[in-house]
Amino acid sequence: MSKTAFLPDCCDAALAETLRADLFKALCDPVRISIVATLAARKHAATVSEIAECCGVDFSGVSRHLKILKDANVLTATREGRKVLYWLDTDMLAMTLRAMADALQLCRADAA
Amino acid sequence: MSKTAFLPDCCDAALAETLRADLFKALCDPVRISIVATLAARKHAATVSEIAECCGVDFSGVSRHLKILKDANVLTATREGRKVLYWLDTDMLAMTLRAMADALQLCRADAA
DNA sequence: AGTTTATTTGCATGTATATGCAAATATGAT
DNA sequence: ATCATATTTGCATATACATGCAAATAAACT
Repeated sequence: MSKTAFLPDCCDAALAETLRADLFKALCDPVRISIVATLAARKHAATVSEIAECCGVDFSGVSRHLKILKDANVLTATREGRKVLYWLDTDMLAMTLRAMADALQLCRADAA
Repeated sequence: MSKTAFLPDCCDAALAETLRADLFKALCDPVRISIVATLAARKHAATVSEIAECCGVDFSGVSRHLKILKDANVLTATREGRKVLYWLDTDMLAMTLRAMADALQLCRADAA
């Protein structure tokens, strides 16, 4: 069903969609990886200041990194008083990574 | 065992190592994602020129992208006559992505 | 040796990104 | 209203990156 001549590029086109460059872009910075790792190791959400302690960067920079991760749907945020709480959507991210792995191998299985 | 006070940062430190920013960096460019998708959809290796057809970039640029992917261990290459063949180590990449997913969720399970 | 084909590399350029500091905004407390 | 705390944003700067073109290298063929 998948090896038809009518859909020669369907697999790599779909794969290119699954392998979202924008997600990788959000995760390609060492400080942002630190942030993700820090949040993954916490059960509860953390404030910008708390997160900033974990990476040797000014909190203004951390705030910007958090926005990038939030825009990539890696993190979620809510304001609580004057603090803003960020947390990692661990299952979502894990699922996305596994979906990429699956898509890669599925695509190879279909390869002509 | 994992919730000891003696190893407060062990989980996120290990996680930060598993979530290799350099791999994400290699995959954060849309042209490189096209290349990976193109190679994933092929059973056999491809030359630089063949790969260059799939992305609207000069082949010199493609050559550079291929080097970046090779340096990140996403691709492997061998010279064959005057051509250079590149291929995707699909299982390796899929395994790496799944290891990241596992590490994320394991880390949360350990979270204090 | 010279010619053709395939890939890589040097160079110049434009664009994007990370960073720190200071100023601005937002909320809460006195 | 004023002040203190928490976060975001504007600005300037330095660095990294992608790109195209042309030149250089590598290998096969005549």
